[in-house]
Amino acid sequence: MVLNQGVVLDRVFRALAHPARRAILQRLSDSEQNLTELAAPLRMSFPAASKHVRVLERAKLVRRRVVGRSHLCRLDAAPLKDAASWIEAYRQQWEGNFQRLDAVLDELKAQRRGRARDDR
Amino acid sequence: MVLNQGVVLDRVFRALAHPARRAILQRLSDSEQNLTELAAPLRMSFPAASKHVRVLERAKLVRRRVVGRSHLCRLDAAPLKDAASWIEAYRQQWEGNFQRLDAVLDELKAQRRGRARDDR
DNA sequence: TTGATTTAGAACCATTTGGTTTAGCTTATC
DNA sequence: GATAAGCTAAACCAAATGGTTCTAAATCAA
Repeated sequence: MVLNQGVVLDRVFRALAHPARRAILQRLSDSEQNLTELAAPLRMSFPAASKHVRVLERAKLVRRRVVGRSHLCRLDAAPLKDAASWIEAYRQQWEGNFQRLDAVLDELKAQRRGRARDDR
Repeated sequence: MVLNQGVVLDRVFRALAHPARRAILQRLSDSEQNLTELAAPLRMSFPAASKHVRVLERAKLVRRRVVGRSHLCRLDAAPLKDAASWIEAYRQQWEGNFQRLDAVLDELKAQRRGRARDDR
């Protein structure tokens, strides 16, 4: 059982709530990169970028392996699964499937009316 | 094209990053409720709960309609679609489809080697 | 009209966030 | 050994978050 599932979701959603961190994740989906490479395009100081990576690490979205003086980061997308399933519960609502379901039910009712008429 | 798409994602992910706000969304997926009803189970003061609803409104996840002294809130799941599609880009990675793809490619290579041997 | 209900808003507070600069520690290179 | 590269840590700051309490306004009900 997952008692602190909520905390995980807190961390993941929080991590995703900053454009710099989403950018980092996107770049890591291509390849492993070290901090300098990650920080380079981020219009902020190196320590600031380093902190963002740390936030992603705490959310378990990034793993780090130290090779010499280089800290290589790689994506771990697993926690995104939890976030996705949470959101997924609302898919029907934004896709308007309820209306579509209504249409299907109307169709079924129409068919039953048709059969009833034929059976007469 | 959506220039401030990022800001929308910021707001949505930020809104989802607090358990109280996720709880509010879940309760609203059942039925429209006013602030008192929403605040009741939230182990915090009414103003605090009210602020959380306001955050959800700014993220366009909740709409409010005032009826007398009652502020009725209803879910608008549409912005969740953007969040879901952003996350969706990583589904392959957490589902390990790359490994599976690797296996498929290995299989193909093996077949080609087989054919090359037969052609000899 | 009086009084209770529902909500907003302001003031306040502690903590977190997101950024900076500076300093220092390893590790590689010359 | 000197110097550069890659990174952490600390100190600092402004602004945002998440909570509180108190006050006040609007609406409903007796």
